[in-house]
Formats: sequence, structure tokens, C-alpha cells
Amino acid sequence: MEKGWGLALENSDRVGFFGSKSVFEYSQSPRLNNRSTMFPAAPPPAGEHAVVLGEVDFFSAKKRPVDEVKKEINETRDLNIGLQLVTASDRSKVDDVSSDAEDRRAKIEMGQIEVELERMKAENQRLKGMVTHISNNYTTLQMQLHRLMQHQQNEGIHFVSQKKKAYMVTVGSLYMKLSLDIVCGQIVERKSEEKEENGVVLVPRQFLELNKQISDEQSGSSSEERMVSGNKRINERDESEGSAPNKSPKPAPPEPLPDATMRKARVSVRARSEAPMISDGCQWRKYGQKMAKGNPCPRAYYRCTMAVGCPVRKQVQRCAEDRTILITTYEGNHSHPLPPAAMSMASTTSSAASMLLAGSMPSGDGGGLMNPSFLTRAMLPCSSNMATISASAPFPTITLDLTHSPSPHFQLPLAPATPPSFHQVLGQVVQNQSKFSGLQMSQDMSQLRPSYADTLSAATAAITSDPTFTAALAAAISSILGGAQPNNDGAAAANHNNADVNTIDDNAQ
DNA sequence: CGTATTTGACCTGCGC
DNA sequence: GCGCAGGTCAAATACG
Repeated sequence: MEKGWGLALENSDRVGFFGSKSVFEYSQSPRLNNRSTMFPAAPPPAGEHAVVLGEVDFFSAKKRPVDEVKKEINETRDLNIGLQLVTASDRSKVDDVSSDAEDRRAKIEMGQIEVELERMKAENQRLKGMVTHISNNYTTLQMQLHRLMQHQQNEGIHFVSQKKKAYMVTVGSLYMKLSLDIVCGQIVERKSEEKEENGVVLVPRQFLELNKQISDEQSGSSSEERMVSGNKRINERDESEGSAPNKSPKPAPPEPLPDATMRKARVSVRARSEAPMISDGCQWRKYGQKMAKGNPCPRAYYRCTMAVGCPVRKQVQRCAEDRTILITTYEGNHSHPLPPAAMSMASTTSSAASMLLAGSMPSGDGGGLMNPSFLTRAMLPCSSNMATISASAPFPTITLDLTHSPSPHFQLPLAPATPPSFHQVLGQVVQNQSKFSGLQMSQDMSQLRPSYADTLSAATAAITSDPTFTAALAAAISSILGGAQPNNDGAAAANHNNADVNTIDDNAQ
């Protein structure tokens, strides 16, 4: 429906219209029985002016009485689209009025756009403020991390003692356990020499499983026999895939056993909890319980029931020496989507398994630098009371100890019945990795035998550059950010003499 | 009645 | 080869 601008001639009953192209005069014609009619506008009498009054429906107006149309025009005055005086006799002026009215309409629309623009500017400003705030927080955290790294560098590394399957080293006030014997072929050879001197077997079975290339170099040794025996169960399960027979003098195939490794990689969590089981976001079904030797508390076996056929299992057992500590050991990777609350756990086990698997990968550097012992050192160095790799367990096991307070910067209170969340655990691991990345050798390192110092240097370089560890760490971090739910639980503040066989404290005594 | 837990039996690996 | 220990299975039982 076209609308035109209503014109009124001052001191006249006549009403005119003009649209975008034409100008008409509208009035009642006595000649047509006073019916309203539209005809081309005649010039107004001299001295009269046409006044743009307001907007009116062009076509419907001509069928209505003049007074009614005039009334409608007047009622639209508040639209503020006219009121410019022009000389009706000057057609060009009328055209100008038309053009000007269009401009005014455009200006109104422009005004609305400007209002919207202002609103968007304000919103943009608010979002900019948020970005700045987040950026500042990020910078602050980065500086804190940098200070932590520098602090750790100042603490240095000190060789403490040699144990049967590992070497005890302290980083600052914390212990770390190094499986130096399986770092690379050269170190293994040195261990063979030491074996003659000390009569000890230094190669943990599970690590040999993951690094057959190294073990193959020790053909005929007792270590290999242990490896073969330890692999028997895995090989039997993989017989359908054509694995090499057990106890064969022939070298094992160079390819690792990723499935078996992933299946056997474990993540053990120590946490103070009165509850029978820590809440990890998954659904579990108990399928067995056994009394373990040396522990009056039974060990319960659970399997994941969130999906049919999910291979993930876990064991729950209380620590023999301190029954307030609940030891939960996870094994395997979920074969189904996980709820956010379970993402951190799944990411942890998956990352651990990935890193252990990476340790089994054949390496072109002549010995597989990124083997599981590196993971040990990656997790251990600055928080051996936080995360350890077990050298005595039948399978590679990462132990996250939440019963200690490894760092005042990350110390969080823990209610006795509420275990810490894995977001905190992983955050600690991230911190540890950061600290280790900035690790430097102290003067005491020069007192070590060269092979150990070299090994530690190599370990540092490997961990800081290894993409697999980075990827695993990224997975853990993304799970923290993506699946984390706020949890104020924390690690226990009190120091505790950890007596579990899988932890470093016990081995260090 | 369906589901979860308990518990003794069984299997397997490993040391002696 | 035997015995021990860890791990799993499955029938019996408990529970809602």
C-alpha cells in the first residue's frame, strides 16, 4: 500500500498529495456531487504555502472525505516527517520536499541503525573487557608457572642411593625413582656389567615387554627369561593374531603389542577416603573379591558397565598400613562415550597407556629413548610422592598419590570422606611436567657417574621435546577444561609415611 | 522379578 | 611338578 506525503494549503480546505513521482491535489469537487477526487495539483493562490503535514495512505485517501484525510494527516504530524514550508507554486520546491521527506525517512531508519550500532558497540566493549580479563588471568598464571619452574631449578637434583630395580634421586625435597637400566641399549649394557658385580637383575619385566628390541640384545640372560615368562599371558591372548610362541630362542618380533600394552597399562590412585569407592563418574559392577597377601583388607574387582563389552576394570583396596587410604587401580580404555565427570579419569588412563605405548615404539636413536622409564622420570621428578611408575607390579602402573601435599602452591584441603578430583590430580601432573621441563642439573650431578648424568640429561631433553607426551598432556588438559566440573576437594594436607609397595617412599627407605 | 553383590571354584602365571 | 597368589567366572544370595 503506497503512502504519500500529505500536503495542506494554509488557509485552505484543499489537501494535496505527492508521492515519489507525481503531485496531486485532492479535494471535493462540486462538479462531481462533492465526491472526493484526485487531480493534478494546481498552483496554490499567490502567497499560500504547501505544508507537508504527515503520512497518509495515498490511494485510500482519495476515496474519503477531505476532512477525514486532513484529520489523519494531522494525526501523523508527530511522526515529524514534514513541516517544511514550501511554495506550492514552485513545483521544484515540492519535488525537493518529496526528496527531503525521503531523506528524512532514510534518516529515521539510519537513526534506528545507529541505535542498534551503539548497542552493538556497547556489547563489543563488554566482550573486550572479558577478553582482557581472561588474558590478564592467563598472564598471571603463566608468571606463577614460570616462578615455580625457577624455584624448582634452584632446588637441583641429588643422587641418593641405588636400589635393586631403580635409582633413588631427590629433586629438591622430593624423591624420584629412575629406572636407568632401560633407558637405552648402552645403559642396558652397563647394567649387564653391573650385574656381574652386584648380582642383581635390574630390568623390570613389564618394561622389557615394552622394549623387546633392547631385551633381544640380552639373549640368554635371566632378564629375558623373565620377560618371556611375563609375556606368556599376553601372547596366549594374542595367539589368534599369530604372535610368536613363548620361550622361543628366536628373537621376538620387533613390533610392539599395542593392544596388550594398552590393556595392561594401569593407573593407580591413592586417596584418603572413608567411602568404599571413590566416585569417578563411571558405573561399575563388582565381579570379584579376593584377600591379597600381606593385606588384611580384601581387594575388590570391578568392571565398567556403562557399555556392553567395555574392557575397563578397576581394583579397589585399602592400604594395609593406613586403612584410611583407598587404592584404586584402573586398567584399560573405555569403548564408549563418557560423561563429563568421567572424562578426566579416562583421559588419565588413556594418556598413561599412550605414553607407555610410546615407550615400546622402536626408536631410530639406537635404543628407544622414549621408553616407559622416561615416563617414570616425567611423572616422578618433582613429585615422586605424587606420581610414580611401579617397577615391581606385574604391569606398568602409574601411581598417583593424593595422600601427600606435594606443593604449597597447589595444596588443597581434603575432607576425609571425599577423594580429590582428577582435575586436581591432572593439574598436579601438568605442574610437575612444567617443573621438570625447566629442570637443570645441579653441581651434585657432576658427582654422579657419567652414565647417570647423561641419562638424566637425555631424559630431560626427551621429555621436553617428546610429542607423544605433549599429546597425552594435551589430552589431559583438554579433558580438564572440557569436562571439568567444579570440585573443591583436594589432596590431603598431612604428610603420610607411604608404605604401599608401589610407591616411592617405601622403596626409598 | 530383575539387578547387584557375594563367594567359592577355577584358571593362569610364576617361583621354587 | 607343585604350591602359591592374582585374577576371573558363575551360581547362590541379597536387595529394591
